[in-house]
Amino acid sequence: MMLNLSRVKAGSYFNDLLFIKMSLQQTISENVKTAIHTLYNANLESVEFQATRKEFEGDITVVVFPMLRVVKGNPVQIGEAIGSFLVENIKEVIAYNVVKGFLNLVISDSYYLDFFAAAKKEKQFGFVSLKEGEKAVMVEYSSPNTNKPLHLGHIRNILLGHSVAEIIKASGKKVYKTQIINDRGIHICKSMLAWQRYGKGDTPESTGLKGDKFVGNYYVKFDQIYKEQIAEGIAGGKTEEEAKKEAEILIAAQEMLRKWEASDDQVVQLWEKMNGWVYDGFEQTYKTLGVDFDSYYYESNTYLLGKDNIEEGLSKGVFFKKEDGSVWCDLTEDGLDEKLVLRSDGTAVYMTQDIGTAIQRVKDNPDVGGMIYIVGNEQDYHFKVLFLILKKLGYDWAKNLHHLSYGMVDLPSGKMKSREGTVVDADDLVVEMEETAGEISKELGKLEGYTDNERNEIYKIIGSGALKYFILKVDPKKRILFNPSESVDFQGNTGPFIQYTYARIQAILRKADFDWSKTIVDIELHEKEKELIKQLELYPEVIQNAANDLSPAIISNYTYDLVKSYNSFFQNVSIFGADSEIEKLFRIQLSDLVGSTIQSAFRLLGIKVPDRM
RNA sequence: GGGCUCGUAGCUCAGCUGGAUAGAGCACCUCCCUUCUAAGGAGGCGGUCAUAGGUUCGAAUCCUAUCGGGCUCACCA
Repeated sequence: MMLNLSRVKAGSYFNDLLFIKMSLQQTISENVKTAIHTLYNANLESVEFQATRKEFEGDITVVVFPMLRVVKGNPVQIGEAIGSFLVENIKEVIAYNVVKGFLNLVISDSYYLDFFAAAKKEKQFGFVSLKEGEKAVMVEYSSPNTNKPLHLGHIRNILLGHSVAEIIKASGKKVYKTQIINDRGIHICKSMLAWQRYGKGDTPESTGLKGDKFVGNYYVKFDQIYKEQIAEGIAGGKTEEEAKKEAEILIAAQEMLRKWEASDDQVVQLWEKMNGWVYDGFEQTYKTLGVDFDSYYYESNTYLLGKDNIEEGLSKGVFFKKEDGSVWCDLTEDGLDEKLVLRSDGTAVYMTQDIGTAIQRVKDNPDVGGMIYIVGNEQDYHFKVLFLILKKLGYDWAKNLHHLSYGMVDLPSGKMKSREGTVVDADDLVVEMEETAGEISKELGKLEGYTDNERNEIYKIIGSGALKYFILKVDPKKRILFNPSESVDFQGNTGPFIQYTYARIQAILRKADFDWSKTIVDIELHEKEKELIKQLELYPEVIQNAANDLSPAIISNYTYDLVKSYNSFFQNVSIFGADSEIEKLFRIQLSDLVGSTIQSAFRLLGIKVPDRM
């Protein structure tokens, strides 16, 4: 991995750890410049670093090639000259070697021990505490329709949103988690109508069904009847188009929508009742997934909000009105089309309410300086336009809007479609994962002496860990192919693999009675120990990178690398069989910090870790 | 057709702000539990980084074109 200094903006985050690391790199950098100046009488603007590859001796590598622009000569000779200069002038640099144009520097053990001692003292190693005066970020995620249950695609959205929110918090910003609930429109009326006609007064309680599942069934029921009526219509001599338009049940649903918009008491009551069932169901799923929200916005409340903003935009000249009364935004100068923002009959479209909702959210939370929308990539264009319009309307926070556009979760058979029943249900999948975790655990038989409750709790942690990691380890913008017959692995680059390492570390810590606060100095580091500290050293910048890129996958891959290093250490180095008490203590402390870093990283992913498994 | 996006080992993915011989896991093949948890470790097999050009001392990474997959271009949300 590149140790790229240019990403680290001065003042963006500061603590002792980075100070130690930065100061070493800075020292090396300055000394390289001095060396070039005194030896070759040339001025170097910047020094390029990278981590030394494992097959070579050394820890930090200075790349000589870019210097050839300023200094003419053989890169190996230049590298040698700089290398010996650095060894002479910097106490942390104890040796060097040059391979082609790469100057590999060996850094002293005491540098790494210093770093370890500093990291150990941190309250939350790698995190940056909330910065004064910094604007808050609002993260919108989940945002479901209230007519169908949540499926695997929603799981990706929910996990991404929750994780991105946690990562941004860890990077030092205040975060508000919110969602917009699509609770109005013809699709809602469809399930209402089907329940009214065919529900026979059943309720989630009377049937024992989860509320969102219960309501979802009536959405499916509507579609069935609708299709039957279309078939009848065609049989009766209508064209397909006529049959679709004139189906009785669709007309009834449209009538219901009109009544809802006219605030008809009965319809509104029915709507409230059924939406309540759905919300209860969603809350259960959120709870099993371990996510939450600070606020909820309902389209039924916000769909009128944008209209005032349209007026305002008209007066500012951002929008224009056509003869039929419809209002548009001309984006042709930005390489896009004209975009409708208000219908000719004066009603709101999707864009209208998103404009209104965004503005309302900043009114509700004046410290918000930017927003992140977690929404599938099918809406790329919509958000491009939305952000552009908000900028044109002159809101200063509009420059800090991001669309975390993630890929679809597809099945081998293709897209998941609710109405065709080809969806992987969120709740079912979680249960299935927990059962698999239980089966594997029972086979291995490691949970003797635990009560059933305790075991089930661990199965839940492992099962949901496997699922969450499976989803989050993939770059958000890539689509995920989920094969239900192969399901999710529990070995290799998986959540349980990482949880297992954590549990192993806890076993060691349980066994050891040790002094956490003692600072270890003057020991010779084992190769595997040094490797682990170097890995730990990366954690703070990994968090910042993940926050900048809105990518939990960066955290996932980092954690996997850390755990691989630890397992290699664990298998090759004896902890309790160390040659001296001080080395033993160091190895236990090191294990402890690795364990807490795993826990910390997994918390950013929304995954729990078990003490035993 | 225009726009956006993806294409890396048999499969699932890292690496992409240009740097050394392109890395993991799964699968397949060898070894390692009388020692701290074998959901583990050590090693082997496996690659024209979609293709063709270009920029560069240096390209999986940047640029252009082509091919292939996905999404999108509604007075739907």
